[in-house]
Amino acid sequence: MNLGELEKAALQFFWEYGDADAKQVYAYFEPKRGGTLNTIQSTLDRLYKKGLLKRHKTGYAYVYQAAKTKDDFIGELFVDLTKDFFESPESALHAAFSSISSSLSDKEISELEALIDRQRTMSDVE
Amino acid sequence: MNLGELEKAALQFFWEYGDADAKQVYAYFEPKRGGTLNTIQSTLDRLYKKGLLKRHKTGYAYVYQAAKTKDDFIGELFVDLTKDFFESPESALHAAFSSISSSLSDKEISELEALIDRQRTMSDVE
DNA sequence: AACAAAACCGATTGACGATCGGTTTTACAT
DNA sequence: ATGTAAAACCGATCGTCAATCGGTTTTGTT
Repeated sequence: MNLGELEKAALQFFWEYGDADAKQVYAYFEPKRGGTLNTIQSTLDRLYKKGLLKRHKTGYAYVYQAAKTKDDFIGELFVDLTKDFFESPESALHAAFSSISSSLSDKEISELEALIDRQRTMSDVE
Repeated sequence: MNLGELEKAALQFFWEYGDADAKQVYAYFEPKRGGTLNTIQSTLDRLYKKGLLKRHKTGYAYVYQAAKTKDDFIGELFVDLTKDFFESPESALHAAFSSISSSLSDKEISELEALIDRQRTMSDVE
């Protein structure tokens, strides 16, 4: 899954501001980058066809919304782009973690630990 | 940083088998996918210009090698592709982790924990 | 210097995101 | 039901970039 610049910006928009139709998205982007409403429309349509946005007709227009949470999206993106290099997403995560961890603060490490504890608890229960 | 199919396969080759010149890489790929030596050469050159391979002349040919470890590469890739969505690589890592962690086994969770402990120890020392 | 081997160059192709003009469809009001 | 305005939809173009490979130039070796 490869995303263009505008596609990424649009996704980010939906995670920040929630639902919107093309016109609203255009109103947001026009001051920043110009372009036409048509461009926004086809970009949203592309994201819809990629499964990254959901939509439903409301009056004249489609109202779009993010199809998945930002976290899930990042998770899937990570899996997608590491699958060519690692056997499993877990080993890829392990690799990314050990590469990045050297820059983590104590606080961030503690947060990760808490996250892991929570995960461990869940797998105990199930 | 966007990589093509052959570029990714070539990188993986170097991580698996170490140094090689274009001819050796070609010998490896030709049975799998055909193509010409020229294609391999320009692909390696592209990876070199992207900073993903190092090279030095040995006799007639360049001998290439991976410029960074697989883990570092994945780490950088991760940072690169999350920077459009997250303030910091750490929060992106957090997000990816919580999205993926639900599928982790106890063993894998333990490994991550060990990794974190090691990291904590290092930041205590430094 | 001659030769062979590889690097280098340039052109072409195929994907794909971005762009936008023009046409068709459609929701809504009358 | 019909006209109208709004948005969807279509199709063409452009730019970028990976992949491809023939042909030329450079270069290491003998």
